[in-house]
This record gives sequence, structure tokens and C-alpha cells, in this order.
Amino acid sequence: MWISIDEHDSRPIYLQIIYQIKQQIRQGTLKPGDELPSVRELAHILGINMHTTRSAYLKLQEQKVISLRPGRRAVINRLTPSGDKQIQENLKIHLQELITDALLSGLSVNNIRQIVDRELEQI
Amino acid sequence: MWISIDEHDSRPIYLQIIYQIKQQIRQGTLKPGDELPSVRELAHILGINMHTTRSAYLKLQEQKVISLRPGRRAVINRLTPSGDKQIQENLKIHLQELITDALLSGLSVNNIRQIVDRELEQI
Amino acid sequence: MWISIDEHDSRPIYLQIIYQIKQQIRQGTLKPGDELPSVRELAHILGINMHTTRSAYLKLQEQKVISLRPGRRAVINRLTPSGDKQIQENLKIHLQELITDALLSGLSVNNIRQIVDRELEQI
Amino acid sequence: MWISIDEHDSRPIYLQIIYQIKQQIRQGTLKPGDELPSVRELAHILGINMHTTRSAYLKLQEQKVISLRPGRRAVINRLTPSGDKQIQENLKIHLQELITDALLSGLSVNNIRQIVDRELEQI
DNA sequence: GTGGTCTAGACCACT
DNA sequence: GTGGTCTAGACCACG
Repeated sequence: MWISIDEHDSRPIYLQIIYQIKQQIRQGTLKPGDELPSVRELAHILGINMHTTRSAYLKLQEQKVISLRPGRRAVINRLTPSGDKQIQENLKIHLQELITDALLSGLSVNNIRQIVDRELEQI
Repeated sequence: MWISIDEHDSRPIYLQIIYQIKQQIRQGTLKPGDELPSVRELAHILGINMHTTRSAYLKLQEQKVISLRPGRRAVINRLTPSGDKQIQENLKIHLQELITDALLSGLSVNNIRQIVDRELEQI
Repeated sequence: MWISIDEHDSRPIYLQIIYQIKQQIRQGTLKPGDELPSVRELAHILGINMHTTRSAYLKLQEQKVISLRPGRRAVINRLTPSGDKQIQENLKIHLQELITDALLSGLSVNNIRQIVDRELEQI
Repeated sequence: MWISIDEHDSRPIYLQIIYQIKQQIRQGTLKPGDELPSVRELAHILGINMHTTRSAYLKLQEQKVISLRPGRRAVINRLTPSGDKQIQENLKIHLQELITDALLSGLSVNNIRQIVDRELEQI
């Protein structure tokens, strides 16, 4: 499992970790049942503080992506298709913002559609 | 021009203002050349701190969406189709995150595509 | 608003804080819209570290009991009757454990029922 | 005697063991005088560490639910109706927390009473 | 002033 | 060795 911190990324470190772990689950590099490195290990590898990796793991636990239990390593959960309305709402709102931003930056509708389609096809 | 602050929105107020102004430009409610209310006026209308509206306007100026000149009102700029590669990259990255999140939350690809399409058609 | 830490309580401090805040909401001492003391303030009052009060507030935010936003104080949310099945399951399981424990400790069924009823009537 | 470890249960393994043994005593599957499997046996059956089963047995001994003597198997004790005030206090406090949590999660008083009654009737 | 993130180092409960 | 809790002190973004 490879994770890297981008110093020039404006997002907090723990969010970068969260996203990269999620990406690897989506891509199949990490599968349900797989163990993550311990908070201390990962912190050491990335050259950051233990608490920072921990806060990433905590968020992932909240989102039911991993399970944390004392004495054990973090484990990837199996996906639970919740069909939650709120998630759809969330996706919609963020999408609207992205599109608005892209349009105001000069991207054409076709341009945007192209980019979106390319991403959706990769799944 | 109507702007409203949502107390239950977790985003900072200044971002809510920025987004709503952008939305209105995209929808044509605000057009290039139009004047925005003064920092003081808007702050008063929304019942928030002047610094907050000011930081929203500053951000919009940075993004070249509006022009600020001392003693004058903020004015909406013309759209500058920059074709900037960075914007496309930005859109792509954020889109990937949105999609990854949606997938891990149990939304199907078709579900996501539906929501995306609906948003793109509204433009 | 009064919160007190019990040194002899085996539960972690942040859980004691969470429970007392919830209690006060249930009893009406704290109402939706009310502001909580800042993490630093509460930490100072209780003679504990800022991060400890923060972790309590964070958990309450997760559980949608309060809202946290930069630059603002924590605010009590309005109750959202979710009707979540998982909550009922949770209640059932914990209740079973409590009852099992009470029975093995020598309490009679009537004894337990009495205690339960007294609590339910107080609402 | 059947005990199973739930990997997705957030509670520590030793508590799961304790609870299941107590459950079986309450249900009559295990009776005073019955012998439990040895620490090593149980650990082997469950595929867990010996220290874990040992700590479960030790806790049960502390609570006077079983008796441990070197060279012998653990034995279920007779129930000792202690009438201890502390147990009632304990039950009351935990019950209050459960109810507070359930109420804040949107469950109605009637809902809670239903669940409680169903559990109490099963004894 | 507020909450949000990060570092550093400690001790505890669990496996 | 694992995660869980707590302390201490720093700097940043938001209002």
C-alpha cells in the first residue's frame, strides 16, 4: 500500500490520507478484510505525527470504511450500500459547485462533459 | 440580487457568499458590468461581520470574477475563457474524489451518472 | 451550564462531558440554538486539556447533536427524529446486557422493572 | 457451550466472551456447578490469544460468576442475591444513559418503552 | 475571539 | 505490539 503526502496540496494531511486510502479501495488495491498499517507505522513512513494518521483513521471509521479496535490493526470493512438520500444530496450540491466553478473559469459545457465522462468510464 | 446564509451549512460563510454570487452569474441573474452591494451593505443585509463579506469579495477578485477599486462598487467581470490546463486538472481531481466517495457510500455507477447528467443538462 | 468531571468514574473524561451535555439537552437546560462554551473555555473551567473537550465536541458533532464551525461557538442542533433501525438495535443489545448483568448480580425481575419504570416516567 | 466472536463488533473480545457466558447462565444453558473449557481450549476453539480468554475468566471471577482454581477447570458459581445498592445504582446510571441517547436519536418514549418491555418479558 | 490542524510525548487497555 | 486517552503547546483559517 502506497500513500504519499503532497506538501503543496492545500488540503490537510489527514484528508489526503483518507482520500488515498479510499482511492485504493475503489481501485481494488485494498480489499475488505485487508489490514492497514498501524497508526504509528504509517506516521513513521510518512514522516508525520501519529495523531495525524490517527485522525485520518478515525474519520474513516466514522464513515464505516474501516474498523478500529484496541489491540488490533485497522481493517477495511465490506461495503454497505446504504442508499442514503443524504449522500445523493451531498453529491449533487458539490457537483453543482464544481460545474459552476468550471464554467466561470472558461470551460465549455462540452469540455466538462468530456472530463466527467472519462472519469465515469474508468470505474 | 439575493444572498442567504444557511446556519446549518457547514461551509464558512464567506464561501457560501462566493458560491451564491457565482451561481447567479452562471444563471444570468448577475451579468458582466453589474455592480455588487458594498461590503458594508451586504454585511448589514446578511447580519454578519464586515470582514466576512470583505474576504468573500477579495477571493472573488483573486479568481478574477469581480473587480474591486477603492471608492467604487465591486463590478462583475467579463468571462475570460482561459482554457487553463490547471482548471481542468482541478476539476478532474475534485470529480474523482466526489465519485470515489459516492461509490464507497454505496451509490452505483448508474446512480452517479444519472445525477451528473441531470446537473449538466440544466446548464 | 454545569459540567463536572468525576475522577473516580472509570469512563474517559470526554465521554463524561458528552453524557452530561446530552443529559442537559434531554432535561431542557440546554435547548436547540443554545451555544456551548468554547473548547478552551470549558477546558479551563474543568481544569483539563483543550483537546479533551474538543474530542467531546467532535463526537457530539458526529452524532449531530451540535454543530461546529470555525470562528463560531458550538451550537445545539434541533432534534431530527431519524427513526433509524440501527439505533433501536443498539438500544436493544445494550439493554439485554444491562438486564443480564443485573440478574446475575442478584436483582430480581421485579426489581429491574421498577428501576426501569421509574426512569421512563421521569421523561 | 457455544461462544462466537463477532469481528464486526466494536467491543473487545474478552467482553464478548464474558457477555456470552453470562447470557448462557441467564438462559440456563450453563448452570451452577458446570465446568467451562480451559483457557487454552477456549482460546484454541475461538482462534484467539490465550491471554484474551484468560482475562475474560479473570473478570468473571472478580464478578463472582465463576471460580478459578489452579489445576482445575473454571466452575460456574451459585447465584448470590447480594441486594447490593451499588448494582442498582449502576443499572440506573447506565439505563439513564441509554434512554438519553435513544431520545436524542429521535426515538419516542413509547418506542423505548416497547423495546424495554419486550426485553423484560423474555426473562 | 472561535474552531481546525499538527507536533511531541506520556500512560493505559487490549491482543 | 495494537488502538485509546490525555497533556502541552504551536500555528492557521474564520468571523
